[in-house]
Amino acid sequence: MPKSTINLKQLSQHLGLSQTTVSRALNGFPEVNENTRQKVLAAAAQFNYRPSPSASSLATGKTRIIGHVVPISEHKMINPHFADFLAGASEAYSAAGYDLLLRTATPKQEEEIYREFASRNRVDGVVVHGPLIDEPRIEVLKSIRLPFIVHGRTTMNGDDYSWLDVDNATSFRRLTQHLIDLGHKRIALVNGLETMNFAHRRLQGYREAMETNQLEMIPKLISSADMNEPYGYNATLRMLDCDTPPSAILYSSILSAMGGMRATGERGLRVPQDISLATFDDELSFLQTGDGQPREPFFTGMHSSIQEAGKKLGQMLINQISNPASNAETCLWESKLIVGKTTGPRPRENS
Amino acid sequence: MPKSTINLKQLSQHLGLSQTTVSRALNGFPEVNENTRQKVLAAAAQFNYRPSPSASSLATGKTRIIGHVVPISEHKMINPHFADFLAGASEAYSAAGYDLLLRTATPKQEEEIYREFASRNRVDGVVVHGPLIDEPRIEVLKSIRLPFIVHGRTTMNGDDYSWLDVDNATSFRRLTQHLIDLGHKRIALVNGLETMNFAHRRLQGYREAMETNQLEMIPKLISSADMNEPYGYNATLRMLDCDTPPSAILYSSILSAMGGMRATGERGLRVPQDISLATFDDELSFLQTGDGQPREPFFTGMHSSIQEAGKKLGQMLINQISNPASNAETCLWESKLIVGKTTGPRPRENS
DNA sequence: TTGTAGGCGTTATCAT
DNA sequence: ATGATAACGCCTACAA
Repeated sequence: MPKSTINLKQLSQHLGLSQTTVSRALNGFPEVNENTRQKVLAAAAQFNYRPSPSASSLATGKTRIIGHVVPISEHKMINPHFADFLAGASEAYSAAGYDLLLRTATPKQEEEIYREFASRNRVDGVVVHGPLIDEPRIEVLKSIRLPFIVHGRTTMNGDDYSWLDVDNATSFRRLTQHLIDLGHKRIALVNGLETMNFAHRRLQGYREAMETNQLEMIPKLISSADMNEPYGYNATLRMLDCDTPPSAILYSSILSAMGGMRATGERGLRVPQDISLATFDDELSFLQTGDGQPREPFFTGMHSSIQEAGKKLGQMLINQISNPASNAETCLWESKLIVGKTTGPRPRENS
Repeated sequence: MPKSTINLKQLSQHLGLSQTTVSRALNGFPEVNENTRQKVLAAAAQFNYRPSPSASSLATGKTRIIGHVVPISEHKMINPHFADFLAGASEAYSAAGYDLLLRTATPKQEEEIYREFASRNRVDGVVVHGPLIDEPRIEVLKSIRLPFIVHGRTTMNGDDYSWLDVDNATSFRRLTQHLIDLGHKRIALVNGLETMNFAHRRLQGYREAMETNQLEMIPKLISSADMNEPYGYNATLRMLDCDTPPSAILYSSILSAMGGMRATGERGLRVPQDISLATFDDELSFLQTGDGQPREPFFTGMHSSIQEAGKKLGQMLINQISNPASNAETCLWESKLIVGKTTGPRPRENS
């Protein structure tokens, strides 16, 4: 039964070596005798020695912690997409010996938190969530020299920072085109907040497809708000009840698509016979079967795993931190169209 | 423009005081001259001084970090209930100057992570998620002396630890009774994994209500698995298609209830005219309107905010950490029945 | 290849 | 009420 905590000093005394040598052996320095290293490693394992993170941080100036400030609205709304993103990021961190520090904050508090992170040396870097079209956080982070990476990207802040984004414009161009190919003309868009860069680009892709096919964009059939289930429900009801109801609706999130499904059900519409629904699908894990079988998705949509995105972003940020001289790295992911059970040809009676 | 990082030494030199005095002033020691304290506070604010967490941890042995090891299945499934729970906990931590460290792990890895936390002094305490009926983690945590609190509770591990739980048995007794009062007889239960304590107790509550009313429990109408949307969908379809279909179904989670809704829709059943659905509702934020308005919930169900639970548990754990001599504190929350649009009287034609 | 010694930024123990 | 000084546990020049 090894005693709870042994430190470097005790371990080195036990071995009859200096702390320096033990430390070097443990940290894989090349100069230590292979023989010595083996002894050290064995003793460390035997006594269950683990270096103290506080002491290492103090000595090296590195925390091996990545900060995530996840936005939470005033009404305590937290987007469940983050759960999957964080799970993916966490996987990357664990593999590299990093930890994840989580803060929730309103947008107003976020800048102050970054400043605190920097001045207290609380974390080695941060992941920026939910970038706007024009994103003030980027300048703040640059000015305080806190390494960061953006999940998504911006439109107005140049390209001098690291990001990973899905190709939102192409995704929505293709998804819209898919519906147009099925004969739909009045296609609605239930989008995220248009100040958010991803929503902006999705609208753009939708517009391109509509214009290319010379279809009219009807303002009543385009809505924009924070994505959640009730919003999808309400926006859908409003559109169904207006004087130009759509024969197909695009959603920016599967959460609002689920709300849309509920709304169409309530109006007695069958999907896809009476109306088609399609969505961007982040492959949230609670909607997967969980048995590892790739199932035929229920919703037709563009797919991209947000969990994989989290993992990749985590790796990119850690690379950047371990290699500070490197240039900004960017990554654009295409998404994949998967046809599910919620889209079909435009019904005859619909305009 | 204050320089990025100033430390205690620099600050004290600037003030012409010793580090000791400055530290004491900052940490609210009573003996320092009120005059001096004001000067120190002013200078600290001016130079944006913040103590280094690594240094404080090293000196005090306290990290002011709470660890959360959230379970993730082999198929990378992460339960979105955690997002809301963590948001609540995070709020409590921020208020008390604590931070949240997140790890994802399979159940097998969890014990090792706790040991690592303890031996590296990585965190001051942990929150245990998803307790089983008989929970080995509790003994591990006790033996390594890592302060902890359980979200939920166990059945087999005595009462010598802190926990907060909702009264699951009572919740499901009441919810079942509500359906019985509406005339339902064949009532199904789509439960969580029965090795989990909460699911065990919910089954118990359901059984009590059924037995009290001398209603038969039909094995085909009781199912148990990890709660997610596809599971709710599949379990519901199976029940609807069997030779003794239910007139009402109870769900242990709103996620599976949503799957149930999808399944009934697919079978052409109207809710609540043809079938009633009811659920335990953790008030997940992505299903709330987000405008702060209390809305009439869609599903009938027993309500208890998991975000509030996170907040309360966070506070309880911090109390326990700051006051190590205190006894284990436990807390049992009742949930509230809210009648939504998904339950109604048993249809005539149904047995 | 190994060791010595100083420092990382706090807090805490004793003095004064 | 304030100050020296020694930890806390690790890393890393510099020396040998």
